[in-house]
Formats: sequence, structure tokens, C-alpha cells
Amino acid sequence: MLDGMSEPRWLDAGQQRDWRAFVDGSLRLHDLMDRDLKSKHGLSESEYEILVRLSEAPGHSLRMAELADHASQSRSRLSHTCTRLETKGLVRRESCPNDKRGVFAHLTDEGFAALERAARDHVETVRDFFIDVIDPEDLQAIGRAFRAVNERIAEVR
Amino acid sequence: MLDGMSEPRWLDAGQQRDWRAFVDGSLRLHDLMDRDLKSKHGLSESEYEILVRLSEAPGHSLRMAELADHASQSRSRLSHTCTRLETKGLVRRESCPNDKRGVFAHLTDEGFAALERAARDHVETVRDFFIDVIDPEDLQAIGRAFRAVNERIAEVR
DNA sequence: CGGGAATAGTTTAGTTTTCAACTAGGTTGT
DNA sequence: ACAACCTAGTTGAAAACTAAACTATTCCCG
Repeated sequence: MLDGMSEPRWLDAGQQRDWRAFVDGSLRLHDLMDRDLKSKHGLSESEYEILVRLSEAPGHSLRMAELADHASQSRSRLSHTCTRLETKGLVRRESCPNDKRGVFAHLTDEGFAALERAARDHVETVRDFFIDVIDPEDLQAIGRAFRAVNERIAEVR
Repeated sequence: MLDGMSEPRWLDAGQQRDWRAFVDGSLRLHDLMDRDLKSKHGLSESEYEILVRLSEAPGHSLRMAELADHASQSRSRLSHTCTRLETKGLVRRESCPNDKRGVFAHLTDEGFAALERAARDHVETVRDFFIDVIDPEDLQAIGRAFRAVNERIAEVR
């Protein structure tokens, strides 16, 4: 019975409360991290995230599409952000020899150094507002849960 | 020994993995919810959130500062968003009699109707990509954890 | 009371993000 | 080989967001 009019399956009180806690918490947490990185290192959270992913890639470089994927950003957004990072001298773009459409984003030494400095402070903030206020068991639950969420989202795109 | 040079307390592998799962998951989830609400109802996630909080307030209205707080938005952002919602006819602003600096944001009937329509679809998406893929125990852990995060963040502001 | 500090909210300007259009190179099928 | 289609990435304009300055009111305290 395909029925657009039927009552939706509303969340129960507990589910509602937990979902809301997540929505609020994640908004505030991202906001906090963003301000913190900006004020101390002049990097937005999304710029930071790009540097992190590049630093973990073999040769400190990654194709744009892959990087967009790892950093959970749209390609368009990544293009703009990379332009910014390039003018700051933290990233360099070079075209891919095999596929002439392709572009590699490459973390510069200066970029790596900037990331190292930022990461030291960032990890303290992550601890202070996230890790250290959460029961270790609950942290593992968060890991399990969000890995499942990521898998589910990956299915539809 | 207040020492800016000492090694930071890096996260262990598991903490790192769980923190990352959350960062990615929350970015993708917010992105998904935003697109979903926009395409089906022409509302951004933050507009939706404002309507929700107003709908729960006594008399469907709330002082701007309170609303900003409930919706985890800056006051500036709320002002802009409210202007938009007002031109859409979903919200009305009226000045506060007691405190002449103050402004009440009030959900219009049209706004309430729009929210009801949006909420029906939204809850399905929340289930589909969040509630239904998470073990109920883990969901409760998320609730506990993010309530703690919110409390910690509230301390510093 | 009166003056300085604090609070509520808006506005302006600058930056970032989104959306859709676009360029260009690759792939497939005939 | 070529036409149709797909993929990679960029761009430009519009929309949304941020930060800081600003207006107006209220609070606090000598």
C-alpha cells in the first residue's frame, strides 16, 4: 500500500532526544573547531581537513576527486578551497600525466609544517571538548554508529 | 611545568578512528539533510531548525537571543535567516513590550504548516540514514556523549 | 540622577559555499 | 573513425555565512 498520506513513523521521545543531542553537539563542535583553528592558525576546518588527508596520502598527493571524497566536500568547493590553499603556499596542483583531465593536489613542505603546528593545538581541543568528556565505551559506540552512517550514505551516491 | 613545546597528548589509533568517523559522518549527514530539505521543501537545515524550535516554544514565539541559542546559530546568522523566513511568510518578528531592545520571532500559521509538511519527510530521512542503521544501545551512547559535549561547550561561553 | 558598561539585535562588507554551466579529455559502440 | 556519452575539474554568479561595527535600550553603581 504505497500511501503518501499515512502517518510517518515518528521518533519516540528517547530517539528524538538523542538525535537532537547529536545535531546540536555536532553543530557546536564544528563551529568551535573552526573558530579555534582560524584564530590560532588561520585555517578553516575544511582547509585543515584537506591538509590532513593529503598528509596521509602516498607522496602527499591525491587526485582532486579522491581528495574531495576523503574530505567530504563537493568538487566545486574543493576547487575553490584549493585555490585559496595554493595562494597560501600550502598546496600545489599539478596535472596528471596519464589522464590529462586529472589534477593532483600536492601538500607542500610549508603545508606539511603548517599542518604539524595546527595539529598539535587541534588535538588538545578535540580532547578537551570531545574525547575527555565522553566515556570510552560511548566513544566506541560513536565510532560504530558513524561508520554505519557513512556506509549507508555511501550506498546512495 | 607550563611548557608550550612538550609533545601533545596524541589520540590513540582507536580514538582517532572514532573521532574521524564522527567528523565525516556528521559532515555528510548535515549535507544530506540540507539537500533533502531543500529539494523537497525549499528549506535549509538551519531554516528548518528555526521553525522546529519556534514550534516548540510557548505561543510559537521566542526572543531572538533565545532562539539563536536553541538553534545553535550566531545572532547575526539568525537575523539574516529570519529575514529570509520572514519574506517567505513563515516567521514574523514583533518587538517586545517589556524590553524595547528585544524582538520576538513568531511562527506564522503558514510557517507551522510548512514545518508539518517538512517534518513528515524529514523524519523518514533521519530514520533511513541515522536511527535505523544504529544499534539502539549505541544511539543511547550518542545521546549521553553529545549531551556531555554540549555541557562542556556551554561552560566556555 | 547620570555616566559608563553591558545587552539585544541589525547591518555592512568581505569571505565562503552552492548551483549550474562550461571546458576538455576519455570511453564505448558501430 | 566518429558520434554519443561519460568523467574530471574549473568557473562565475548568486546565496549564505562571518566578523566587526553600529544603534538603541537597559543596567549598575557612585
